[in-house]
Amino acid sequence: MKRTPKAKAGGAGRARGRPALTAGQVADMRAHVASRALELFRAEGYASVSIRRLASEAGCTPMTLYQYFENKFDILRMLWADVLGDLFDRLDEVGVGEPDPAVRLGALAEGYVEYWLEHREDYFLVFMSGGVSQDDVSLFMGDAALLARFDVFRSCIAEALGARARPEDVRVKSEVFVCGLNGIAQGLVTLSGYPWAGPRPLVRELTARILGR
Amino acid sequence: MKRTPKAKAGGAGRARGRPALTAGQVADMRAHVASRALELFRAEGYASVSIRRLASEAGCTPMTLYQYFENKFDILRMLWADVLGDLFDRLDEVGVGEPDPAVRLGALAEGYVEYWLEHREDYFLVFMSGGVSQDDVSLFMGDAALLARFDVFRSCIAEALGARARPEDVRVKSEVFVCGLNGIAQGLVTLSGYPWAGPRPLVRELTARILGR
DNA sequence: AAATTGATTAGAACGCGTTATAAAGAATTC
DNA sequence: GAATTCTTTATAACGCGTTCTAATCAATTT
Repeated sequence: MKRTPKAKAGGAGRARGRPALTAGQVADMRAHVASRALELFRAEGYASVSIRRLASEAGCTPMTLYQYFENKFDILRMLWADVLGDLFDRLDEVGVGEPDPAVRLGALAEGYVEYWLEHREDYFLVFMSGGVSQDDVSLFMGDAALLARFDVFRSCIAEALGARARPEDVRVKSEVFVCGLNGIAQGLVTLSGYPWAGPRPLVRELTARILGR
Repeated sequence: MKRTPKAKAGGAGRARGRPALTAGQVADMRAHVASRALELFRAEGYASVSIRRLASEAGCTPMTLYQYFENKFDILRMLWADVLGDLFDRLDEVGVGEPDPAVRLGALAEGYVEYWLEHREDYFLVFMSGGVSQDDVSLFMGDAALLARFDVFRSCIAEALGARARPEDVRVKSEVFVCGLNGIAQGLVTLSGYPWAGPRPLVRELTARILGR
C-alpha cells in the first residue's frame, strides 16, 4: 500500500516537498499539447505523427507526455471535443433565423453531413480511430457534454412535430435521424468511390421521411 | 528498367528457371493464412496478433507473409469478404418464404443490425480498421462483388414500392436505408453506453418511414 | 548434371508506442 | 541551508510492423 502524504487527515497541514501539479497546470499543459497535436494530426495524419515527434514539437520529452496523457489515443480523444465543438458551433449559426423547424432541421442536417465531407480527416479522427484496439471503444464520444449537443436535432424534430407528438416518438425519430446522418456521412466519406446520389438528396429524403412529409 | 523474362515476346517459350507461383497457389496460401488470421483476430483482436505470431501459427516466416500480402491491413481486408459473406448468407435465409416485401425488408434490416450487435469484433474489423492511417481508406469495401450483396435491400424496396415508383426514388430510398442501417449499427455498437431505444424500435421506424407507412 | 529462376528462410535493422529506472531540476517546509 | 517531495530528463529496453540483404531451398530448362 502506498501512502499519499497529501491526503493526510484533516487536510489543513501543507505537504512538505514540492507541491503536485495544479489541476489548472495540468489542464494548461494538456491544452498546449493538444493544440500542437491537432495541427500535426490534421496535416500529416494521426499515425504519421510519433510521440517522440509530438513531444519535441511541444517542447518537452516523450516521457513528459506520459505524465499528462495515458497514451497516444488519449491525446486524440482530447481533440474530439475541439472538432465536435467546432462543428456544432457552425450548426448553431446555420439554424439561427429560420423560424420553420422543418426547414431548419434540413439545414442542420445538410450542414452536419457536409461538415464531415469537408473535414474527412476529422471524421476519421472522431469516428474511426478507436477500432483495431477493441479496447476503450465503448467510451467513444462518451463525454456527456459533447453528446448533449446532438440535442439540436432532437429539439428541432420535437418542434416540427408539434405538441401533439408522443415523447417516445420524438425520441425514436431523433435517434433514427442522427444515426441516419452518421450513416450517410460514413458512407460518403469512407466509400467515396461509390456513385452515391449525393449528400443533399440523401439528407433531404431522410429529413422528409422522418418528419412524415 | 527491370526486364521481366516471363513476358518475352510471343509468350510461347517456357521460362528457364523455377516457375512463378500459380494464381491458384497464391489464392490457396492467402486463404490458408486468412483462415488462421480470422480465428486469431476474433479471439484476441487485430492489434494484439502480431505478424510474427501469425506467421508462426500459419507455419511460415514473417517474410513469407509479405510475399502474399502487402501489409498487415491487407490481411484484414481479405476477412471482410468472409464476414460480409457470412452476414448476407444468413440474411438470405431470413428473407426466404416471406411474400410481403415490406415485412421481408423489416426482417432483413433487423437481421443486419443484430448481426453486427452479435459480432461486435467483426464490426470493428470491417468498419473501423481503416482509419488512423488515412491511406487506402477510400477503398473501403471497394470490392464490387461484396457491394452488390447490399442489393437485397434495394430490390426489396423496389418490390415494396411497386412498379409505379420512379427508379430515382428507389435509388435514393435504398441508399438512405442502407446508410440508416449502418448508422444505427454504428451507434449501437460504438456507443454502447448510450441509452438507445434499442435495435428493433429504431429499425422499425426507419423501415416504416422509408416505405412511407 | 548444370544452370537458372523464383520461393523461402534467417537475421539484422529502423522507427514506432510504451515501460522502467536512475539521475537531475524545481518548489516547498523545516 | 537542509530535507523533502514532485517533475522532468536521459537512457535503455521490449515487441511491434516493415524493409533489407544474403543464404538456402525447390522447380524448371538446357
